[in-house]
Amino acid sequence: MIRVRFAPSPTGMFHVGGARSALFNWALAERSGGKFVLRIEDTDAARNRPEWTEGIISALAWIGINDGAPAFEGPYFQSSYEKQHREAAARLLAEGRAYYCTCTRDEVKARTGSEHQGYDGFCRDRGLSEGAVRFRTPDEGVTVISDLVRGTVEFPNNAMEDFVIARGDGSPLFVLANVVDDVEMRISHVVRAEEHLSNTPKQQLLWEALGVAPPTWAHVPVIVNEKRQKLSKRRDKVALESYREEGYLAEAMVNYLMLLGWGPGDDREIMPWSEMVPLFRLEDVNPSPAFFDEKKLRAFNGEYIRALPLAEFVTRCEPWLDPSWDRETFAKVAELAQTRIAVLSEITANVDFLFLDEPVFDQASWDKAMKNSAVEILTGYLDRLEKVEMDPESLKTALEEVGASYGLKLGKAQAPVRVAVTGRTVGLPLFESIEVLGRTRSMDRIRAALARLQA
RNA sequence: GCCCCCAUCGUCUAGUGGCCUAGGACACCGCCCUUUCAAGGCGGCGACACGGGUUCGAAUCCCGUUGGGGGCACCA
Repeated sequence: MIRVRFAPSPTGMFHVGGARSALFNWALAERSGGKFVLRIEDTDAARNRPEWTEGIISALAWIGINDGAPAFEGPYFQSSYEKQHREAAARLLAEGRAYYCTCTRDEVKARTGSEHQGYDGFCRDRGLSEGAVRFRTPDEGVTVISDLVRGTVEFPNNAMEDFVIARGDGSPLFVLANVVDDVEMRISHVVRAEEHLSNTPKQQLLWEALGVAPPTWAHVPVIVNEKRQKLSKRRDKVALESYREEGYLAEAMVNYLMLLGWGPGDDREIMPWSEMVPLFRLEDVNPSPAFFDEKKLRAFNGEYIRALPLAEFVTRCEPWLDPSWDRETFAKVAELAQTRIAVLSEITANVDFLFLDEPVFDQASWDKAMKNSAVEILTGYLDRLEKVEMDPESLKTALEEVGASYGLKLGKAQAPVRVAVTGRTVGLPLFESIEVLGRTRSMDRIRAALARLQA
């Protein structure tokens, strides 16, 4: 049975790179009928905060990874396995696979002459009984990593120092804790980002020293920014939550993320999760880094929004609508807005004019539309609005006629009316908007615009 | 400095020795549709980093170069 794990440390907002790794693991577990183990690596107390753990769990749930699914197992917390970590260190010590070391960093540096030389093995055979615990690495030969994404990767052992697995106070380090937990949780496949590849030989040595056959490794490419650097919390927009707040649909995010480093093999890109799962294979994951292109994410999101049944679209818009806005009115224009937004948050600017006392005027739009025969058009249309039938066709015909008397096509004539009524030069179809806004309010707005123009 | 990874259009990718005159998607440009903007339709621009091999044949295999990236803590 395939058992994979996702082991984030709760040291900040959950990020898209983590989400992509989680998704690959999740796909593997689901397609094989295996398990996805969530393990929170909370052993760095100084940097952990409980709300980050909550954030991880809710972000995972948002993209479909939640404890309601049969493949889900956990969450486990690394901090509760400290006893096993200590036992493992003791065992390696007892078997001579590890030894105590009391060297300080400065001492090592002084002896080797470089801070990049690594540990020199000074305490290897001193028979100390206290200090940090170092794992004894082989002096020659190579450690061979068999990786599903990268093939065979060889690391010369002489470049690997005797690394520390437990601190002077006995507390375990990441490299030890991580391996012991994976062994304990019977993890069969370790699927994680490429940044961990360099640590892998150390971990494999630890698995072997612990007497267990190492897992199958798979190092998926990192996600990079436009400068081709690994996405960083500090300089890049990486929080999954921020995308969610902007109105990206989880389905679109999942679809897009899966396509970063993997493709279903044919010419399809928009594909629901359920269809991707049976197709997903780690062997097909592209080993080179992928750029997180928000433009393409947006395009995907727009596609997903348009594919939503209208009622569902209305429901999804709810978080971006002011509580005071009339929902029946919104329902009347929702369909018109659906093809016009790429992220849900954009719904606000499309429909706010229907609910506000006066529209939010965009200065650039105003300047652009309110010139030439604007006054004449507004005056003429205001007059027609008094008795015209309030349906889009009649409203349109009326404006066409007004425009024609000034030699203007509808495309030109609608501009000042649109800005007067909606405040902007772009937006929902004008006549449908006027119909929904109503005769009185539309006329009031045109009068207001005229007053403002002539002031 | 040392170790490791990577290399097809601007971007994400298809391609696993002949089907490649290199396919799709995003972006960009043009046209159509049109009440603005979208959406939709049609079309265009645009890539195998470079140099050597191997082979009848290389985007695909090997080597090197160059260029990117990741990792080198008593952090996770």
